Amino acid sequence: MSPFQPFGRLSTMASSAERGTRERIIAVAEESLGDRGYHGTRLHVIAERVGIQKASLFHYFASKADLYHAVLGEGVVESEQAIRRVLESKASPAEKLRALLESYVDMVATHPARTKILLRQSLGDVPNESTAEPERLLGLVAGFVSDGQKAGVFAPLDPLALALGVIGMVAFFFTSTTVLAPGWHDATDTERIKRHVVEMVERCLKVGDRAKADRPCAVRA
Amino acid sequence: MSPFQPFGRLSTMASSAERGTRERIIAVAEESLGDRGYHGTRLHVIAERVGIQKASLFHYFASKADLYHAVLGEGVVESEQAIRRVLESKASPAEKLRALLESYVDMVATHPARTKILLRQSLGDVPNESTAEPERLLGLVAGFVSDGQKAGVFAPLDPLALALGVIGMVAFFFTSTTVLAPGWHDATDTERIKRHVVEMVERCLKVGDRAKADRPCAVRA
DNA sequence: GTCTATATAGGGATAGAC
DNA sequence: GTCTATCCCTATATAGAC
Repeated sequence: MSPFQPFGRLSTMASSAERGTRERIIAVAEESLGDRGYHGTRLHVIAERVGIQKASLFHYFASKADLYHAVLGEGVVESEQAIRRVLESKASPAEKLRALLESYVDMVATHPARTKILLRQSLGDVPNESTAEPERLLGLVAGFVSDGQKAGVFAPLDPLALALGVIGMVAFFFTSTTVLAPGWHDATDTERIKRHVVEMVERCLKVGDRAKADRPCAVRA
Repeated sequence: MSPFQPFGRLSTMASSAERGTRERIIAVAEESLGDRGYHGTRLHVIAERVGIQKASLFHYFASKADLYHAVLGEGVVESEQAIRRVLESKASPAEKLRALLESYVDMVATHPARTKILLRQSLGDVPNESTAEPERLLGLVAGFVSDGQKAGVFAPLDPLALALGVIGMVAFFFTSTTVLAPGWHDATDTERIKRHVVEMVERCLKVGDRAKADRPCAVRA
């Protein structure tokens, strides 16, 4: 669940209380980092919400930046797992495409804070000058699209630009409606958004101008 | 150029130095607000870059938040002008669509900082709880798409979702490549991005499956 | 492992001379 | 209109008792 914790974790684990507290801190921090950004996040607020004193945070994390990176870790790992699960399945390219999109929308819907952090990260909102690593996941997806195009299943269109665009589109869409178009969607509208995104991308890649009919069950995340 | 300045501006204008300084402050602030966000922006840095003392900023702006809003103003006004210019032209819907997209991409390309601020705004990165006003401009564009759909020129697709998606896609695209895919585009690649975006949206609205051939010169921003 | 108390620094904002 | 100097608050981080 938390692959980014130090190796010594298992051996030095003290009480179950410690583990729980650490994870609650991360959860609360994720929320705040998404809503307020790194610079806008106040440690004393996190402590307050967790129900501990501010000083106690420093027992679990060496610094604010340390806590930030702990939060980042989880999201990346889980996303990569979801992507690989789809790509390594035995579905058709069109099915995989659909599954990737739905899985991504699901992720955004279930982890809005994580999505906001991604957006903020792309804006350079990171501790100091710790450059956000060039995304490996991006290449994974772009490669899949590229392969499909070579095979003639997808229409030509810059794969990297498409992938980036979709990420931005969905992320902005979710986060912005709260502010720019309040009431447009609520928690139950995820399926609607999913359909919208799938429809858009399929039109862009001209999927199913003949193949759309035979679409069985897609891989789920 | 700066429609948000107080009315008394013309009569109280003292020296040309004052005007120049105020505008330079705004320009520098826009840069910083884009790069570091509201909370990450440091007034002393702005002052330093402008070449004045921090205290002098307060001669022009009552507070940091005040400065922030001054920066916001310009962008909104200019964008609205650009949109109206296109929509009120005598072009075909397909041409207007293309012009809107190109004009938007141009805006993002020429004002990257402004775009970042928009993204940050959608994330709620604003002074305190000054809610970002529900975008009027959004309705303008969505209405245009909707009209085109009723007229049968554009394929059915939620107009508001499309508009939001495009905004997010382009914005994220520009700002993120710097971080996530460095070297993917440079300043001269704007045309390439423009073509990409236009192509995507046209496929989504199924423009030009027959009309794409007769496309004269589009309205420029 | 959690607390209280405090160190240290930095940032927004003001006072008042020039 | 710009400066120097400073106030005041808040935020991160540390010290050390329990």
